[in-house]
Amino acid sequence: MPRKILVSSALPYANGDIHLGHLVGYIQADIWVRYQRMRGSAVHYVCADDTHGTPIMLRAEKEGITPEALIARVHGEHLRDFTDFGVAFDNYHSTHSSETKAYAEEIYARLQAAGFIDTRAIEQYYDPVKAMFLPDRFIKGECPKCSAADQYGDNCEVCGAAYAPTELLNPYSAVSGAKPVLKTSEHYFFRLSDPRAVDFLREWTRGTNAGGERRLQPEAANKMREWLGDEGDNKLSDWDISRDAPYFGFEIPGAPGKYFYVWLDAPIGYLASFRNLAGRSGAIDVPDFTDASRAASAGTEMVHFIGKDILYFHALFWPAMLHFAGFRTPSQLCVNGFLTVDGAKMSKSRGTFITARSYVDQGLNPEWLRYYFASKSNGTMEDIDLNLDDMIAKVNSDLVGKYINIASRCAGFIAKRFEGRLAQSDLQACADFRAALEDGGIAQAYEQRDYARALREIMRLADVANQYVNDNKPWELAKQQDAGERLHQVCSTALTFFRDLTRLLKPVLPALAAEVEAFLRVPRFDWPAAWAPLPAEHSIATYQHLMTRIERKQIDALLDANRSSLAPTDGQNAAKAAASAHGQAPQAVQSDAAASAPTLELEPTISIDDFAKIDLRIARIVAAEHVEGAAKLIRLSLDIGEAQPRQVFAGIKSAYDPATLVGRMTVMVANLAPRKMKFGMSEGMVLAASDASGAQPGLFILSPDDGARPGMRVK
RNA sequence: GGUGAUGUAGCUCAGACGGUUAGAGCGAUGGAUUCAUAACCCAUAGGUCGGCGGUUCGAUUCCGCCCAUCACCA
Repeated sequence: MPRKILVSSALPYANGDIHLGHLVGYIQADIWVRYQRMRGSAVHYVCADDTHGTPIMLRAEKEGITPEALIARVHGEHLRDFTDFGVAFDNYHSTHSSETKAYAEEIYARLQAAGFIDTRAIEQYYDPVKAMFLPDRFIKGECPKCSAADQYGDNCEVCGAAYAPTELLNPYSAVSGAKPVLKTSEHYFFRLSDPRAVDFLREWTRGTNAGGERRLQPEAANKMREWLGDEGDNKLSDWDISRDAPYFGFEIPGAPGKYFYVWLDAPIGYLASFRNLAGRSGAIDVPDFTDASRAASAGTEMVHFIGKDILYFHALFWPAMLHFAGFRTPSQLCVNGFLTVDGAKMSKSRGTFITARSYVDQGLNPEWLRYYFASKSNGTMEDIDLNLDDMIAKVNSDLVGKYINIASRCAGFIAKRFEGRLAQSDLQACADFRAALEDGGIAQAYEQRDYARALREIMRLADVANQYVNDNKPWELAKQQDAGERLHQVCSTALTFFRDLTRLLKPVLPALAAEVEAFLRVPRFDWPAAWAPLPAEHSIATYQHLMTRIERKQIDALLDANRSSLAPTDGQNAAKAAASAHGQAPQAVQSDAAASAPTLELEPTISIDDFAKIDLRIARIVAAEHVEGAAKLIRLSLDIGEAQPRQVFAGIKSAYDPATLVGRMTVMVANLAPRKMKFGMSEGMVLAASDASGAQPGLFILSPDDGARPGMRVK
């Protein structure tokens, strides 16, 4: 009886690009799904965008669009990225969907009926200007321990201290810059501290599923023991599942102005995506996968692939929610670690914060990355390091040098000497090869998600195949008059080996496997119960090379493309701009200029007091439009934290399209005397750089680094 | 600070429920070869298995402490 498995990958937040760190987990899940399908399992692989919450709401506002428009755009971007990396969901849905809403309401109602919902008043920081409660990450201030400035409301990035937002010194809203006030509001809680929940979770997290496998990897289970405490402890506190309006999400039934917290409906998105898929395909019985008793009798499985950063939500809240609402709980959580690049955290300044899109746009082969990630994945929660030189070496020598080489060195003889037709394979050699294959435990390694072990074994087999070719020397056989038959057999045998290797690699390299299927003119590869060599007289297509090598310069170009910069206008300046943006190396930049430019004619020296007269503020461009009748002007509305945005006319029409300005941050002179212009009052000016001599074209407005907020003083 | 994890050849990683010479791939060096996008094949060199103690006939493998790195502390 084939296994019936609902597989999910973690929902990416609809507030940013997919990067290589995300892809680790998706590629691991996709490999497992493909492997299961080759084994005959019926797998439904779903995902969705996680679309709710304050960050989405504010991001949309910043871009001047609705949250719905934002998430629609990002949904398209995300799906395209995953597709380009061969991550093939059966459905890529959205948590902003009727299915999510229905499940959220149903689960909530059942939890309420079971006595797991509480309400109580809590006091939180509130932004009086934006009229909204502030999540911890949107409150900044000085660290109560070390007094570092501009720290977030949950912990200090300088000294590492953790604290409550109310402990911050001189707090301010990162949204408006206003000083937050404490305000009380009624919140809804999921009673995780209920003894029923604690007992259930203690059992669930350390137990095994119906198939006898652990639900959590040992490292993850350790972590849970840490969180749950020892027998008799009750370290869990109730989970706050409501947020006050304004909030982008679903309103809680019977609680006007209260919304489900984004983390309540995010995992529900797995079920929602699945139900949406079932609605379109028709052949899926949803309750067989979702209802506790139905799932048990149907023998279905539900497997979640997640990153370790969200273990907490998936190993505590999620199974408890499901269990006490009568839903089935996950069969397994497959938790992956973080990605580092060359041994360090991904960094925008080093260019190692690599987006999926840039990787594809730079022309790199996604299957290189799939192979490399797989070769480092061992099914544990450990972090994975993307060592770029190692990736180049591994892909080039394993895939191109060893594996592809087998086809490449034999196909030519088959085409030139035998009109593309195969001979009977050497059955003794095949038997030896298959014995080596079966000893390897490759299937088991895939099953356990120890892809590193699977690939080590497969490469060992590739060595065996190359040795076979080497020992039988087809190039010498080709020169002997009477060895044609043997030549034919040796090359055919090697191609059978190549077929077998490809079949084993297919979960990792699906696109390449498809090309090999076409080259060998064979049906789609499966994980065969019965093995047979490529048949005699079988005709194959002309070989064309299946994979190129990676060159270091391609990787360097990728890093350059991802290096963050102060909006360089062309590729040539990108590296230099990046160096000065983060290294703060004005000397280098100056001496650079001095070498090629005449001395600058500076204005007369001023005192610091003179400078202090100029009140520069961070401004957000909330609107920008062309001015009818004006040759150079754009009308800007600038938010600097005041009640009304300022109207400023800026002479930047030649350099900017108004549409691209909306939402971005810049710097304005806020105390410049207002001036009546032909088109209206201009209440300040924005700053822009240009070449005074006019020799260099272009006009460049300023951008603050991330984190600057409207109204901040520049000095 | 507490908790958990990691630390094995130049690089990336296996492994050892304690037991004779600790492994693989890549890289390096030498040889062989020329079918293959200089790929493949053979061989050689390279490690006080993070440090210090303890248990033991014997520890890199178990225990304790220390150091370094990472994560978590909702």
